[in-house]
Amino acid sequence: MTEFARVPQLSTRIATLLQTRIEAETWPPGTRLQTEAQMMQEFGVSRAVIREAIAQLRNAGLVETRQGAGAFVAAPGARPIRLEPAQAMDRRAFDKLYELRNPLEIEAAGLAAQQARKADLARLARAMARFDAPEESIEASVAADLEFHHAIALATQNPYFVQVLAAISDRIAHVIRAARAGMTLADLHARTRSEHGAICAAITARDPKAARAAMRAHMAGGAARIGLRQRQRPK
Amino acid sequence: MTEFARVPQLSTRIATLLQTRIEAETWPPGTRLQTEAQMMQEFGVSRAVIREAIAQLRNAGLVETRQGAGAFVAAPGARPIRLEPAQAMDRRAFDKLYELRNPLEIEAAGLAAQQARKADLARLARAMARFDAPEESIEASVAADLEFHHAIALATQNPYFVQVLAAISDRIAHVIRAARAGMTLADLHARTRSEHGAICAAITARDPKAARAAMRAHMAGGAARIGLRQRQRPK
DNA sequence: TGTGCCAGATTTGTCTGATAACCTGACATA
DNA sequence: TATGTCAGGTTATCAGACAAATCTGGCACA
Repeated sequence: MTEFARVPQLSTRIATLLQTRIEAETWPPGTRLQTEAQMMQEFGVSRAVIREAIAQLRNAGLVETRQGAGAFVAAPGARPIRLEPAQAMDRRAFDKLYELRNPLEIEAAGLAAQQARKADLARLARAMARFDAPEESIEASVAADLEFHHAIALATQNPYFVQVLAAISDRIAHVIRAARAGMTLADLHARTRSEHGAICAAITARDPKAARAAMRAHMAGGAARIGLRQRQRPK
Repeated sequence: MTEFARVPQLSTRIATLLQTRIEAETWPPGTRLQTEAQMMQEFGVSRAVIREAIAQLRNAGLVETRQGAGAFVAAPGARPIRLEPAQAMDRRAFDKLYELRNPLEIEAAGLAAQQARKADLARLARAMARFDAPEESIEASVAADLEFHHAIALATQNPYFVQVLAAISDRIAHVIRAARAGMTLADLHARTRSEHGAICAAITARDPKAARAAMRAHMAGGAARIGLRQRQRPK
């Protein structure tokens, strides 16, 4: 359990070094960087380390490698957006993540009301239908909840909303599951169903303002139920 | 120019295979997976390929490796959130990204008004001060613009807002630069200064509602200037 | 019985050398 | 000019080895 000054791997150190060098020298996209052999000589390490360092940059989307050609600086647009995780998903990190999710869910509801196509509305209706039967477990309840929100994200026609919200849901799902463990299922089920129903109705009616308001209420309610100290919003 | 069925690297294929296996079998975090030697035998490839595949999973945050111990499934909270890029940052992708940025900037302004500390307000004031002198180049203008928005993100006290907004800005900055190339600098400068001033004043006055409204106007104005067909929002 | 320590086995990190697949540019040829 | 060929350079993969960190079991000792 030696958790002292943890020295990063050799390859990681070289990768960060290369990264700062790439960003600092502002090589235009497409620029070829040194060959592996040159880097071996420059840093005095074996090829395995160099290759692993370059692999890290490639996974981060900073460079692209082509066999026989070399490694090239990638276009900024080709780089994935990456949010480093909090050290631990503790209560504080959860709050912050929920704070980020809040405006996105609200905007997604509004966009969905404006952009949804027939197939999207059908998917939303299907997700709603899962609440007609009484829910039998926390697991199923949370799953149905996530499916509903995912359907809204899809209806925005914006893949970024889909990805961000899916990633956030993935992180906070188990916390929500844990928080709901002590609740009476029937009450939760009824409340969720009613709030989701309002959102669904507004989207189907293509009323963005109502959709945003309904989602805002839903998110605030959910936060309160989990025990989040939600800051008061100005009406 | 052989752009036919581009076969992914061996290591990538094995990495995705392992990933689906990890996610499907739902091994709890901390579970140790096979040793490199076992994988070599199972897949019939060299150790280099296995190591590179595992490196990909490690970079994606799915597993963690410890020398002498093995590779372990990482906790979901430890995984970075990752948004895969659009194939190309064309006009359509830009629109969608701007659509994502919109509610985040607005909410960030509101949160900043509630959460900003003295140092944050000072940084905001410094960013505003850069607009006092007449701007001499598009480059400097855009840089000052980004600095201002970054100061707001920092004032939210929420690292997720900081990261997401920084990443988005990074992607759309060069498009904005290009769009502003044809504008008269003086007009743009005056308009930006005035809008930023309103936002800054609202945050400093700790008025979240006004801050949101000012940022909403600023974002809409920017979108219009770039030529985005902004959808009409319900008041 | 319980605890601390040590030696050996196991596993990942790094090194070295070699071969295969691939790309690029130059050159000869028609 | 256009095209095919070839040589050299570069990355991808393979194979084998040693170093360093970790785990495991047994043993001495209190």
